[in-house]
Amino acid sequence: MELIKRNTDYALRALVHMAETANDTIHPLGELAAVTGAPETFLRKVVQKLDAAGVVATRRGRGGGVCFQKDPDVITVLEVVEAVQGPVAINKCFVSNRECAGRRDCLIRRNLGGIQTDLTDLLREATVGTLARRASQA
Amino acid sequence: MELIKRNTDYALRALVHMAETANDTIHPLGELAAVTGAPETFLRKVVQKLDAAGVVATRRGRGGGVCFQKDPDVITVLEVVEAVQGPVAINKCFVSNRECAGRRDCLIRRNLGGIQTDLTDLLREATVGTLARRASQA
DNA sequence: CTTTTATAGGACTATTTTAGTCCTCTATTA
DNA sequence: TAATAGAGGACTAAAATAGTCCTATAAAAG
Ligand code: FES
Ligand code: FES
Repeated sequence: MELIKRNTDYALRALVHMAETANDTIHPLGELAAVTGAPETFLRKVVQKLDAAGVVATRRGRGGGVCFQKDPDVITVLEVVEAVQGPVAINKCFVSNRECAGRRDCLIRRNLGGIQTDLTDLLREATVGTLARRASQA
Repeated sequence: MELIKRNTDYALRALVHMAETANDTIHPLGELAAVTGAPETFLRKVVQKLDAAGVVATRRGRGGGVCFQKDPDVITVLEVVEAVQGPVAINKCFVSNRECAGRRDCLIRRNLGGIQTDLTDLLREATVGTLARRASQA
């Protein structure tokens, strides 16, 4: 089981790269694809999700590209993961609880739910800004 | 992203059920399948993995079935997850680090590795025994 | 010693998720 | 109005997950 899928990996790489320049710099997808190693068409989908989530803004046309819509210091890793991969859940039931039908006594819901909270808290502690600063040190 | 897949879910349900009786009770697969809601043939595969991991022991033939090989209080949720699903990792690289080739500066490895440790620690804190005791309370 | 009961284990299939491609459309600006 | 850059949907490929099936083997009862 991998917590971070390829699309989130690409997203984090792109965001950290962006955080290493001035926040209002516009980065065309081609540049982000090159630096992240992601196929450009695939990265575009990822960026669209970050856009929909309000993490980045995009501009079309000549001189267009991607820039931050928020300060990288307030963009949490959780936010990025959820934007590109969808919800982080302990099991299917914590995504849509219709799955629980007929199992109201389920031990997962009753006993492991707390782990979900602890996990999301962990992912909320790291921000793109802190990652970028640590990444730029030797 | 779901932390706990169906096979682990079945495993935990079966183990908690087993923990509610004396530790040396032998439970045939049919019984475990009925109580967990898992298809018997599928649950057999899960049990085989728990057996290989030393969590349960199995006996063939008449009167055979599954019983604990360790005290439920020392069986951690992490152990169960790893036995049936395989390793818990932050991304592919933390499963086999051959994936990192050419990306020695990767921000995931450098900055998010700690989250992996924190997550496995969380899963190590809960044991089958504690789950069973909590599950049997109203 | 053979029938019955129960797991072992491998090959196979189906379904879902993840990853990636492609094509047409629209916005921007030189 | 041509060139550039993202939007967005339909499509395909690959991998992981979930489940089935069939033959073999072990244990105990008769
Ligand atoms: S059946 Fe829904 S949490 Fe277990
Ligand atoms: S390339 Fe291996 S941890 Fe990122």
